[in-house]
Amino acid sequence: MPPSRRDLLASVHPLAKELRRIEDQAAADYGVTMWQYAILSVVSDSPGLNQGQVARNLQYSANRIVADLDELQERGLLVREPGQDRRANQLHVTEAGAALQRKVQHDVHDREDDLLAGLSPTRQRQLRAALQQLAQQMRADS
Amino acid sequence: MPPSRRDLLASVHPLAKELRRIEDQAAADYGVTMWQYAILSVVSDSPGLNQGQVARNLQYSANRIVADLDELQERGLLVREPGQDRRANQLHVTEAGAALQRKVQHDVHDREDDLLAGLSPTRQRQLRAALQQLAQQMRADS
DNA sequence: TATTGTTATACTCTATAACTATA
DNA sequence: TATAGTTATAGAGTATAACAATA
Repeated sequence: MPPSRRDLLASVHPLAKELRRIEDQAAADYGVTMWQYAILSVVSDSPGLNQGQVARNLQYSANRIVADLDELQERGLLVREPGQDRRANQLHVTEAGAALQRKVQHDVHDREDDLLAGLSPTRQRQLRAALQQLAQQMRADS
Repeated sequence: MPPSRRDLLASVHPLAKELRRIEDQAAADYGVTMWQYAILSVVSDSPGLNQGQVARNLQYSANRIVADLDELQERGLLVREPGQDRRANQLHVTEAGAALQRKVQHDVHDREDDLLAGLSPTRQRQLRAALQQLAQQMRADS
């Protein structure tokens, strides 16, 4: 009898939950939510995206992003700018927004390093590479 | 400048979401919820556990498991049996419950194989091993 | 007619606390 | 006093659909 194979979700679920806890806490330490931090990260990487594009990139929803953007804009961390297509808002982070994003990300990466410390550097690279390939593949499928 | 490192959650979140969708659908095809299927899996592997132990094992919550167990028991898939400690219920799956669990799991594994098909067998093994090690480590930490 | 952003609504999930019965 | 199970409730998170403005 083969050793009973366990569902992948049985190991991915705890990891996702812990990573989410890490991001929740790191973001909260700087006064934003995890999703607001995620929005700042995507818009920092790709300035000029519109709201729908950011929502899809994050697998977030187009209606919930509205209130997050309202708050980020109100706090001067991000701006909505009109483009040629006057329906769509081009999003850009401010200097303050970029600085906050970098601080949160630094904390997140430190805590991720602690979490993965039990794996050899090689194993860590393999894990990150496999996860990124799968994520990219799923983005292409959808 | 190093290539901007992305948060682990950015690749784990889509994977967790897709795996959850797979389990939701596979379980629904057999008339149970994802959590009910997960409960059947744990109790099949470790008969005699009590409710709190199963909840902790799944990172589920001790109150929500009650209604799930009610329904599983009502449908003859699982039984609560009194033990020496008359507060605690010893859980056991019935033959029907074990059969249903195996069918759902078979479907889940087939769909997981499709999802991972883009990785070489070696990469798949590395990924599974790393994820299991991390999950085990997080269980030990908590 | 389709798309972007927005708003409203309902539904699910989750966390918390209290209660009982046993220990 | 502490623990297992149960129940109730409130809050957060989520999905869905409708609407106005623009293309």
